Amino acid sequence: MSEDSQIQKIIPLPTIRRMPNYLRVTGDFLEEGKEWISTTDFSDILGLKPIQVRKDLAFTGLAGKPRLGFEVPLLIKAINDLLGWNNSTDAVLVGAGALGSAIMGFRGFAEHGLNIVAAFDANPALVGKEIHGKTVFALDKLENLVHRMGITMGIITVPEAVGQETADLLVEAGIKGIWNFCPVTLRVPDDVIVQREDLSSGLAVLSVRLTEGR
Amino acid sequence: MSEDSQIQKIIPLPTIRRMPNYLRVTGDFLEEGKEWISTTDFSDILGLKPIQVRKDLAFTGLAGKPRLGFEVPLLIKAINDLLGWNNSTDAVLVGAGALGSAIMGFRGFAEHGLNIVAAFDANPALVGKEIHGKTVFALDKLENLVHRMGITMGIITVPEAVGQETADLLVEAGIKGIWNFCPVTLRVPDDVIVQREDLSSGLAVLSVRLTEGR
DNA sequence: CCCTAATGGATAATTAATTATCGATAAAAA
DNA sequence: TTTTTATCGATAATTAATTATCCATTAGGG
Repeated sequence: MSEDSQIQKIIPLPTIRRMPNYLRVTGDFLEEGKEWISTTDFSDILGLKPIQVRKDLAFTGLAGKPRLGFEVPLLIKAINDLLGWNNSTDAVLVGAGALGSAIMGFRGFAEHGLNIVAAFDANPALVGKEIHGKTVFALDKLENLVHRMGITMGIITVPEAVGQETADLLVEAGIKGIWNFCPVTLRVPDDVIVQREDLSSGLAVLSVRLTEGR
Repeated sequence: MSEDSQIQKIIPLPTIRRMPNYLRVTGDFLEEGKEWISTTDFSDILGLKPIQVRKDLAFTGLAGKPRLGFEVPLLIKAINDLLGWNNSTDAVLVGAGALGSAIMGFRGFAEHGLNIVAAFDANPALVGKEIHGKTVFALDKLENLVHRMGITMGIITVPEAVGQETADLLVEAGIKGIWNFCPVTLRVPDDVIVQREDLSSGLAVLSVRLTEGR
């Protein structure tokens, strides 16, 4: 087996980041009853260069048709497959404050195969409450629930000061992927993946662009 | 004047994105009473390669001292200058829902020179209320307030369906920089800068990394 | 005062990502 | 049926970002 089947190329991170946009636009086309969507459509709507769109979509493995583009339903399935969004992932959220609540209330995640099954918080005043249909539990219930339900993903929305200990708790419980909204660099074992979401970096980019104008 | 003063090199976007991290770590050092901070300190704490840190910090224009690093107070000032975070920027926020509230409540922004002076929402039930000390106004009050206070930055945290019209409203009012948390690609005039924050793209990266394991 | 070792800074090499070029294809028009 | 043209897909060129190498500097130890 040297050069037979398709070589599983590694997908560039920027390409992965753009995929949800392609998915959203294609979904809009589906709702509008359109059957085909082309590179040109994407580049017009998303403000990207056509070449970049074509390169990105090549990673789906789909073949487009000249003058028509791609079949809308097939493309949606292909992108969801590529992102692993066809099979739903269960997750727990730690930190049921303002940001945690906002994330729990974001309807979009359900379409992205993310199912937040429960929230946890150190604040006794929050324990037992329901936020967007999810119950808030005490932290000492976390390990049991994660184990019992075989949950692999954890979302951290706690204050900076307790970010690392929260990560330790999740790792201890068996979590393999952490979506971290806490502005710290977490130390975790090699087999645990951390995706950090950083609002400050976005603000930094905006600030610089506003002052130096690019 | 051909090669006299320092050439104002353009700062790479990834470097700008990392700057808030350097700022945070340096701030911690200041609180701990340390006078110096080195590339090695940063790379240990942030999990970056020393070479990258050195290259990034070079853009501050500061000269480091071998075996000691950089002077903590000077570095903080230099990074804040570079990001334009020493002089505070006033901003308005449109969309006082869950996400908008979370952003208004994030204490960190004040340290980053961002001052959200007021919130606006189309929902009459929210108008007049106070969220984290900020009053929520009706949308028709926006233009007047923005003009009167000379506000240049707008934050969009409205649902997807009304993202574009919200942007139009802000542009009409004279806003020059938009921090957009709404999952749409906004169409704005060339002189208006849009920085889009996209939670889905982060989730996409995490999903792919979890399934293909890099 | 001299030696050692850690670190900064400049330059070069490598890798990753974007952008360009061009021939092939197939729908739509003539 | 033939021609036209928009779009795809492969390959190549360019640009951006990261990583490596090497020398200069200087605090700290002997």
